[in-house]
Amino acid sequence: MSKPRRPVLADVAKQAGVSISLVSIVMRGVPGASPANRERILEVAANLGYVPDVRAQMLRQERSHLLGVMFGVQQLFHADVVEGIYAAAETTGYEVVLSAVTDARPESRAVATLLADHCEAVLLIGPQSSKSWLTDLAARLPVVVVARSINAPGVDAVRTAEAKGIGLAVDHLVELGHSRVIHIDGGDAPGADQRRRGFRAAMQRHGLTPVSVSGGLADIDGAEATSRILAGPNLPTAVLAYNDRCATGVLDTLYRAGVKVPAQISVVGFDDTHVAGLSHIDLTTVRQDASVMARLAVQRAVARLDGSDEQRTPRDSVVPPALVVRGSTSRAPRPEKAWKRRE
Amino acid sequence: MSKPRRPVLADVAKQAGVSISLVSIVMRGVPGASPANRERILEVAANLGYVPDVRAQMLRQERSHLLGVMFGVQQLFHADVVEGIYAAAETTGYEVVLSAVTDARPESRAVATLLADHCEAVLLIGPQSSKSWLTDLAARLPVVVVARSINAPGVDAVRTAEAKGIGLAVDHLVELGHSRVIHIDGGDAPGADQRRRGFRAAMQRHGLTPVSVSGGLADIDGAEATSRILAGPNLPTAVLAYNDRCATGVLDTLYRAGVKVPAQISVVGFDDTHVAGLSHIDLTTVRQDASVMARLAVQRAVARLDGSDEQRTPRDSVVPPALVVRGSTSRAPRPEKAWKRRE
DNA sequence: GGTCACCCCTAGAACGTTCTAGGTGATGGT
DNA sequence: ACCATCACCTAGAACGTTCTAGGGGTGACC
Repeated sequence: MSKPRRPVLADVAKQAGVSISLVSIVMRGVPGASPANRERILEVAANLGYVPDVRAQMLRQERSHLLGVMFGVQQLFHADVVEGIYAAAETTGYEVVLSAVTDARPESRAVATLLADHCEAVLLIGPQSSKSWLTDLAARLPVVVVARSINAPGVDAVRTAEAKGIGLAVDHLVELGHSRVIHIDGGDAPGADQRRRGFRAAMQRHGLTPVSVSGGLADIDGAEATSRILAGPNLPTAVLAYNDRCATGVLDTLYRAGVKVPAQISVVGFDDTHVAGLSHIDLTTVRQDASVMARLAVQRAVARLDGSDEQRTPRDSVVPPALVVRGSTSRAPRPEKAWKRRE
Repeated sequence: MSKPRRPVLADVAKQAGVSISLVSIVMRGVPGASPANRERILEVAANLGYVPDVRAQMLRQERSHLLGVMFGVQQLFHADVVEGIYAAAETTGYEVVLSAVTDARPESRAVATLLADHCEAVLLIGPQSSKSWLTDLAARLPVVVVARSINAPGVDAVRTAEAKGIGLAVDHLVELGHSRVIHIDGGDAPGADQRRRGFRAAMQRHGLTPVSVSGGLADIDGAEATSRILAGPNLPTAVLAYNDRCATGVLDTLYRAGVKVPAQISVVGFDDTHVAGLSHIDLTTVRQDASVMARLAVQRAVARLDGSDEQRTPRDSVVPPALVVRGSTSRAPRPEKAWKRRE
């Protein structure tokens, strides 16, 4: 017995006693077939279990109606965005193709497969690639960068107002009476520079001295930075971490050093990922709205593809962040109660 | 100016002054071209930036060499497996296609797109679908289920020895002097039944009474179960949660109730996801080896596809788990020190 | 009765590849 | 001189779809 091939247009046409072209017309739902034939063909197709072959469709059509999405498979925030992208693409007539970045699979590789799949535009979530590389890519097809601010010709960006987010956090801390606030930055991670600058500006606005130390996006970075802070001369009453994951490293190190959070030191994260909401961690953090960002990113890509060429200037969509106050921040301790190094 | 089309075989052929067929031969690396021509064609192709069009290749060939992977985009453990699958597929000549399951995108939908993409086999990570649905799917193409035990005709499975894992955890606790151990189960989540049974067996092996309460796979499930436990008459000295995420809910509720972990109650998770390793959580847990499972799953799929038809019986690959001891477990408290409800 | 418009339908050429079925010469054995 | 064999090459038919160009009909209007 030979394996039962999937039915094709020709099979439907033969069984319905019409031409392939007519079946194609009916399947695409375009005008040009009589109601009687339309109904019969549809019935035969359903009977045979016909489903069009996307490969052949794409080969013939110039358009693929595919939106490529690059994301970090281990990044919780990316997962939120991906979920939003699927939802947003639903109504646009575009299909979503995923390509993951892992330790062993660099961004260039992930994007290469998206290009090979004939995606018409790519959405890159938190890309680390160089500006020039992104510029080159944007010369080939519409590129929307999500969760990273970028000023590259032809590249659209959808990002959180990082500086404003940090500002909210600083305002919150100042309101609670904190004045010695340290920012653990994200090195050259996406948005790190914006947050660093936002921190400086916000502190100066309050007449306070901004102190930053170098950190990173992993928990270990937060832990190491915290160790350095605790060993240093200037003990803060509050710490602003680059992101939630970094903040968990901070919390951990403080916890092990016997520092009470938030009684002695308040801690603030960034992203409002799932981990921040775990009540065991209970982190005050700056929320990035993944679903809104996803929707905007899809809109941008679709506008580029469907719209006229007038939209040639890259657009920068900024989504307002929100402060989510949880249990890791409280009033600044009075000086005598603040944490002191053991003699 | 018209947009510069990507080069095709015909372009290379024309520029090299040979036939399309010969270029195809050279590009595929099959014998049948003179060294001189081979070199020249390769050079022209590289010059033009020719890359073969996968759509056309697939249309022509009966094989697609595509492996479909369904995964939960929010599941950290799935991310580990996906990473492993990419790595394992690298050497097999198969390409990986991802399809995510989200709240708004059910498994049936995710698999449907994989089928539409002409995947030759699908790897399903922690599927919740019914056995009969999976059986039907397996009639169409090779199906490998990862991280769920399943006994369905034609469906391969790669899973952790759940019962053994739970056994390791129970042994560990008994060794530490615990005797009142409660298992918060996973309801009908993948593997939950195995773990429940494994728990019962292990406890009985030690001559102890197994007590289970119903839980689930989210943190909220762990939290609710813990509240019920704390309100009930039989206070345990140790809690075994269905998975790490559930365990974080347990930890949180205990923490809020003022119960010291591990001094008064020890807690054990399952999976060894990233969150367990966060030193702020520091959870003793049963490790599932994602990369080994991924490798086995890819091997099974490829064996089905490349191998002869003799391999018709479904195979069940069981991966040994390992106990990862961290800070959430310690010696059982002496009775007078155990946690007592306030009057 | 011509011709114009319209509706319904079909033949056949694309799309970019793979692959079968040859077609050259050149070499070598008889 | 003839046939094999070989190494190299090419024409052209697939694959399953879309889409252009056009082929009847039928009815309406001059």
